[in-house]
Amino acid sequence: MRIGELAVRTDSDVDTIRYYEKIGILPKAARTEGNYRHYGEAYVERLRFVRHCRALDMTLDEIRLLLRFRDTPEADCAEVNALLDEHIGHVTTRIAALTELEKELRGLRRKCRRVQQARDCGILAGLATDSQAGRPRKKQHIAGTH
Amino acid sequence: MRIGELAVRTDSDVDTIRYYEKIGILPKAARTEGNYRHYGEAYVERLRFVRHCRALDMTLDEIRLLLRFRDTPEADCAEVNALLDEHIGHVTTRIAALTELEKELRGLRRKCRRVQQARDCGILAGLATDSQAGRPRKKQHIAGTH
DNA sequence: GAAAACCCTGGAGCCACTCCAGTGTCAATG
DNA sequence: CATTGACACTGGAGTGGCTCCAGGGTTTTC
Repeated sequence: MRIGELAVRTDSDVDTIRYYEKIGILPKAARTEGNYRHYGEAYVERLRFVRHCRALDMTLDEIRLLLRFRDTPEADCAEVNALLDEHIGHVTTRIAALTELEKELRGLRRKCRRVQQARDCGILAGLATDSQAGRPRKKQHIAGTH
Repeated sequence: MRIGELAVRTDSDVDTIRYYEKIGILPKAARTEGNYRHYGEAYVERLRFVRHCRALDMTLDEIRLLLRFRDTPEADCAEVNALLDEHIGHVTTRIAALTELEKELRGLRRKCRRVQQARDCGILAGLATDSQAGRPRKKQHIAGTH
């Protein structure tokens, strides 16, 4: 099949597929005479694996490692378990941070219940004060809210 | 004060401060004879406001809007309230998505309790199957876990 | 007066895509 | 057989919010 069909079948974007190939997440595709990429079922499986991992919010580097294990079935999978444990830890941490954040935002929101002049808006005032709550000091592994 | 002291006092990085100036979040700083930026207390306040908003995971565009309100005290603050409500909504949504994700990851982790050959690893097998759970179809406003 | 600490600019790099312009290929019509 | 339209190709730029760097200049301290 060609890249468009592959994209549909794996719920990906054609640009994403080409990108994965370029950075070596996926092997170089075979080409037709007219220089179109064409793919077989094994490729579909591999791409689905990748997309599933991405849906679980793993980085491409993590996925690269998992793919190596997939490709060497005689290796032992302790590292796979470790990777997943670490990843779960990141997610858990991020949930806690966001929950804290949500609490602070709701507190802030309560400071301005009615429409008034910005001069007197409790929210703007709240944002100007030096609250330290939920202040992530270092770059967090699990990203922000945008 | 110079940029280094400002950075310490606002818990920012000097590069970040220069970056904010460049993209117009902060006004152009005054310069000394030797071409060093120098700042007064109002600038400290403004930067603290920005850092506080960032700690609350707002985008720089959102912050730009809030700064405009800060600068026009006679305007009414309905938009500030709306911005915050929307932001809270994003955070709440993201928490729900991550919680779902965590559940799926823990389920996946249970599939491989002991170290074995990758061939038989339940995690790799689980990642290869076409589970749809937690599949974010569209770009999420609140970002991922990395 | 020399060394260390600080500051300057412009530009590249990060992640994981996403979008684009300009061009080429191919299957189905007129 | 020519045209149209859908699809594909490449290389490069853009996203957000920084972060880091090279190669220089300035200021402070000993």
